Amino acid sequence: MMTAASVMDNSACYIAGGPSVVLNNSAPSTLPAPVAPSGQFPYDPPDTKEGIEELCPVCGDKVSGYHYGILTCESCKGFFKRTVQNKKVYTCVADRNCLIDKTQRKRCPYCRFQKCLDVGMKLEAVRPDRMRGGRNKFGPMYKRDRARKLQLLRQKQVVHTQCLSSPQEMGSSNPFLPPVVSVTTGAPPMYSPDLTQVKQELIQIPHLSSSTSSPDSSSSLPTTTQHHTSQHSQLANQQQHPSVSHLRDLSKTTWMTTPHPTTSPPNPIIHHPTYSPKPYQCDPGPSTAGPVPLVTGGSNIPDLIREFQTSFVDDKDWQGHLFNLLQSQTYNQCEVDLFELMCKVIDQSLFAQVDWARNTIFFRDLKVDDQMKLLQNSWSDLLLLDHLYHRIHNFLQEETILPNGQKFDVLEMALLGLRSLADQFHRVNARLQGLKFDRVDYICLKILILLNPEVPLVTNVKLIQEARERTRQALHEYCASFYPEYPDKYGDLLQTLSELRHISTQGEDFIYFKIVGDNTATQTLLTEMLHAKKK
DNA sequence: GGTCAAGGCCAG
DNA sequence: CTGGCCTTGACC
Repeated sequence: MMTAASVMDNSACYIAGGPSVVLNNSAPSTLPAPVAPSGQFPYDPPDTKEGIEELCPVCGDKVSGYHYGILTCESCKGFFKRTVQNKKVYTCVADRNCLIDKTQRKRCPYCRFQKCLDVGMKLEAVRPDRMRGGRNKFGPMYKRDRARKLQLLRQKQVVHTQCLSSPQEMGSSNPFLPPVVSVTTGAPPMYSPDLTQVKQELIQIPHLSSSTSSPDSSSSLPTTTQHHTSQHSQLANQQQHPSVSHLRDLSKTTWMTTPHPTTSPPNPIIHHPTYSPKPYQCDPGPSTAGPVPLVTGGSNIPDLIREFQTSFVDDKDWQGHLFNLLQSQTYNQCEVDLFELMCKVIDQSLFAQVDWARNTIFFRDLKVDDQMKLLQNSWSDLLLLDHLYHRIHNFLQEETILPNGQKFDVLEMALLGLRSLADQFHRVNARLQGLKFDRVDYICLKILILLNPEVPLVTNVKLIQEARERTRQALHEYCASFYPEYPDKYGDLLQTLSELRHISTQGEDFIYFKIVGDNTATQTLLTEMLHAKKK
């Protein structure tokens, strides 16, 4: 039985579908520990002629080719096949975090199979009819993956050659390389997908409901494999996933009192050839949006704003969470469905939003029903504002290159998939920059977006109205005392809220019809938020 | 006809 | 049950 604690109390990432992966720094890595020469990052593909002579991501043995979606060794291929074909259900006698390497892979089939799923082996690649030979739908994917690996290898060789010939130019741009489209300052490095432990724990929960399914092609899964999906991925998904309606059923005590860390612990750094993290610079950085007052020391900062600050996630953790998730979802995967990935990331950000909101003054005093209604009403605006803020202050980029080489459109995610809203987004972005939009403004606007007394059917309108009024006053005072040169700043900030709403509404409609209109869509927090708005 | 990722076989 | 080797067959 899922509990509020299991849902809200972990910084682990719920992955809506397919083999879920969870970042947890405390988990002992079961990946083969790559021994990197000094000066190299771990997980660089070995310099081999094909770049394919890698180690099996499950056990570290020699890879024999692509099997069930990824490059694995012959034994893990066979193990995975037998497990799925014979619908085996294993149990772990230990803590479901057994080390899986070449010498110990036979010891715990439970953890081995779990790791197979974690690293991306695909249940649907096992044929229900056991037909031999031929090709499956993954053929083109394998081909693209090979091409990508080869390209990366060549890029590396070019860089290596240039570094050897002119070390002083190491930092300069390389005309042979594509532009690095990745997060720059403010983003943490991509992290190692040390993923197995938390998922394994979640997977072990024995009860299985049939209300949801894995979005990872589960609807088209052959019957022989569906059993396994149920036993593993689906179960993991459901148990980790708190829908809003689930929250309704949670005991108030658990929902309101369990401490919930909002950020993941740092994970070991992983290097990706196209990913070039720069040292994180704290907010405000060389921002175009003006100074950010020291909220902790300044005497002119309204007390209420100080209080708001306590529930806010550190800026770098916000991006850390985002890029951790993108990393963990694509590491070792040949190719992922980018729309599906976007939905997963949005879904995760909704969890973070719930987490933030329920620790926020005023909001935390509301009944759960009111809390849900407010969040259902505001989530997309909040998401959009997050992206605007991190774009202006923390160099959040529009796109990033995933570990598997695919390009992920970060801005499109903020627009809920509707790229055509980018111009409107940029206009609001420019407007906020012109207003010297700072962290305090951001915090206050988030509260104002969240605490909307006009949301239908909320019961404690009085509290929401009062809280909103106090927040407006605090922001007004703040603007007046810190930005006297912008006499209209306060009013202009409030005006951007309606622009945000205009954008987010279109995005919501788009994503609603794209995923909810599809009856096979998995029930996630995102779909539930979308449904709630349409009711 | 070659490739290679499926499934099958079988000694250990 | 494991895992190395074999067979198969769609795709190029």
